[in-house]
Amino acid sequence: MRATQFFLATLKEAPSDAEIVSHKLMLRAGLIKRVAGGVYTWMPLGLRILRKVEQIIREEMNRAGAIELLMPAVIPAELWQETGRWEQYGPELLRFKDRHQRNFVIGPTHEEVITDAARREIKSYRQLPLHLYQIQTKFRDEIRPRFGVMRGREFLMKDGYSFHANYEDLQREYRNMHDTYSRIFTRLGLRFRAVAADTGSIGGTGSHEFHVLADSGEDAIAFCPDSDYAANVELAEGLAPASPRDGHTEQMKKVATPGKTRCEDVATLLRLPLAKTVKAIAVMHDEQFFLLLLRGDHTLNEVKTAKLPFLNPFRFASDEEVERHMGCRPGYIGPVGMTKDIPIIADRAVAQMSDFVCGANAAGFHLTGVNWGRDLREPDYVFDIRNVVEGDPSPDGKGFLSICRGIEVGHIFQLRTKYSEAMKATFLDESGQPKIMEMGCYGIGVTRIVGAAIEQNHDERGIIFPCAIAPFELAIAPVGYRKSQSVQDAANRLYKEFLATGLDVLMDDRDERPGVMFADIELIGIPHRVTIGERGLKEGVVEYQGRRDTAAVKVPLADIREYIRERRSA
RNA sequence: CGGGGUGUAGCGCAGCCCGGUAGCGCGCCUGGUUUGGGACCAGGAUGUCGGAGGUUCGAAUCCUCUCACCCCGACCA
Repeated sequence: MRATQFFLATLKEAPSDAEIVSHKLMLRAGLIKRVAGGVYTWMPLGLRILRKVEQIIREEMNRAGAIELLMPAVIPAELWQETGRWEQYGPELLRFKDRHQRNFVIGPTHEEVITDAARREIKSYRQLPLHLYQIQTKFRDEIRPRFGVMRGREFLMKDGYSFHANYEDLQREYRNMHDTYSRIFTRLGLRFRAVAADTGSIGGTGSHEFHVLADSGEDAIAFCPDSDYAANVELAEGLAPASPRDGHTEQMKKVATPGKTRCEDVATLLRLPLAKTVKAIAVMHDEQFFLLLLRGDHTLNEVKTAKLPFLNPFRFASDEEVERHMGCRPGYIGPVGMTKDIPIIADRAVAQMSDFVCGANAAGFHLTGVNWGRDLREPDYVFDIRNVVEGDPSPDGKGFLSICRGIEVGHIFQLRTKYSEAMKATFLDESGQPKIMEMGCYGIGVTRIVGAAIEQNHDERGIIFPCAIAPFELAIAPVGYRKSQSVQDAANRLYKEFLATGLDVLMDDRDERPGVMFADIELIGIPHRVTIGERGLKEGVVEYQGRRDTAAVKVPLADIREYIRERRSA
């Protein structure tokens, strides 16, 4: 592609509404343009990237035996009513009426449509298994779209759905997809990790998320460097401390802690480690009041907490409710002196503590030297309700956990029969008996991958695209293209030769000054650059610089094609 | 949804407190000089000052209402 025949729209300054690097760089590089909150136009340069990502996904899905189809973005409400999601889904589901006042939705996901297709087409176990997928635009009316393409409302997604005669076969396909996803992200050139995940609202049993590792990621991942354990922190189990509870050495004392409502402040005031404090969190389930206890340096895991049967669902108590049940303002509440009608749920770590500090249920006071059994009754329940932290023992018993951050770009689920049952997707088995199909579903956020790739690969000069998804693999920068016939000739000849070898090459024939060309080529993240200048040509050399290199190297003109070939395969 | 903030040229911003009919940098157009890391000189074009209403002789500026966008908040006892 010649730059003069293409459409480059780079910006020196990023629009002020962009917050994270990938968003700023995508705007500056002219990859996307905002049209509405969370809705973007993919400009020609950006579209090239998106298409490359799509193509890799498509090739690997096909290789894994899945078959591509395309479902509509607009879905009649009846299908969603059939599974009950019309009522359940909430305002994230964009609904509208057509001219006949019939209800429709813009699909945020396609379980209903695919299950409807499957039940119409599949009659016999002989037609199973079947895995259908599409790459299609979805719409989710996010509360707060942000981070550009990373949390947009409209986005491109690969979603696949598999149908099976039995659970064993679903598990086989699930493993197949686990492998396929690993191949896809490897081919995309991204550092990623597959982690065990919470199944969330979609339901089902097994589930893994695929995360692109990046410090700016929204999700925290717990993993064990000494084993293959990896899980979303929402799921990672916090084990009980191995050592038994220490014996108490202190007497309980009431100390004044005026204005110190946070555990950090209390620990600082009393010159105690944060891990000696206990924070009490008041929650409600219907009209029942509960007290949750966490060590001061730990944080509540709401996903785990919501799974406790007597707390599902729960909400945080209001200040007014705290005062009514505890007789004390929030900030100084604690478990000592609680009557039996307020159940105390302690995290495993709290149950092991001795001589700890907690609120005194009197404004401006905390208690020190508190001990279970002596100063208050043993906790009514002990559960794992906290987020694991760096250094916690790995749940697989093989070392200690590290925490890193990731961007979720893929998610695979064993749906089982949630949708097939609701929609009566049955088939006849070998004995002629009707059975409900087992289902799996597998998603990849195509647009989000572009953002995540940039989030993971950039520097102060711009984007550093992995070769596999770079809009162009190589750029030719001729210095003085219009002035020097020898430069122009050499550049044109090289351009044609590279094209002939199947390279995606951008020929910068804009007649810009070198600084402008270099800055643009670096900003948009082209991995390889060849600079041709009159000076070099006289010596028979051109210059090569890789996007991550700090300086250019001279390469004889005659060797440049071979040189690039080696660099690409390196 | 709650709290905060911002809307002025394609992009980044100033002007607003203290009303007098809009400016800077980048980009864009023309001409010239330049040509190995975002050139220089000269000339030029571009705004219903987010929208509606009000106050006033006069509103980007003051008041009311609206819309859009951004940030923070769902670990707080």
